[in-house]
Amino acid sequence: MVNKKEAVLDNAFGALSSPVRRAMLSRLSQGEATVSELASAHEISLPGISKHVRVLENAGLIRREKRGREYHCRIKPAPMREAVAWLAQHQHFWEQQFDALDNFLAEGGADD
Amino acid sequence: MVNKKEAVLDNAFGALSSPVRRAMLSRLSQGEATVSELASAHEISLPGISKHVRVLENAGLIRREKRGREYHCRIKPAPMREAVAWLAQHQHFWEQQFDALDNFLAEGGADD
DNA sequence: ACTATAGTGAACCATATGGTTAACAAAAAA
DNA sequence: TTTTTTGTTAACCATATGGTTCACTATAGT
Repeated sequence: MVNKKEAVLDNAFGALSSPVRRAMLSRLSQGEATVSELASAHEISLPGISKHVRVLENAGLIRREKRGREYHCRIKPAPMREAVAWLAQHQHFWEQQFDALDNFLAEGGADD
Repeated sequence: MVNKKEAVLDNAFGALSSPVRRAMLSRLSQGEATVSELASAHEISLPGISKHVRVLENAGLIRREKRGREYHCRIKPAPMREAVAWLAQHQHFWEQQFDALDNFLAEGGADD
């Protein structure tokens, strides 16, 4: 193991980099859903959806549980915690930058 | 434009999904650095490093400025703000899950 | 004027990603 | 029991990603 936490973040941020998967997480943040329910919001074939669900599962962001013939998905928060923690750790510095940007813009600087 | 903010998030999270690029951002959060300085922390060829820097730049996360023969890089916080905002927007729900997980673990549940 | 340094760009390669269709398994419904 | 529904797996394709080497430009140093 070189660094397990790094890999967790790789997978978490990687999973978050797709709008389809972010939409799935948004949906799941409002409660459990089946794969078909997750699919209904997108114009992607079911196997395609299944792959996205698998990515989220492999990233540890969700859990998939077979119940009857349906697969019910729900959020598994632990790795998201890592992602939030990473951002929070750097947010202090970013906020300084935010402040500097705000000041710059307030003084009429170009936005870029 | 289907949804510009979505694309910003795609690129921001995508850039964050690489440990090399996260390390670069960590370094830059402590202050400006040249491409060579960013490279010194990794065993990757300079063209390889250049590509990572370009990814960060295209994601809008950093700015690259030529000064003499060196390229100085510094963090550009705006898109990071979007990423933080997205996570924050969902964090409420995740925190509920965190609490549920904490309770579950406190009751001796298996961690998985 | 020559040489060394910082960094880019192009071409190339291997692997990963994101989608498809087709075939299948298991559970539910008729 | 037959049929429908849910979802998976496998095979395939196109494009993207992450690395390399080689050639090059531009600036700095000698």
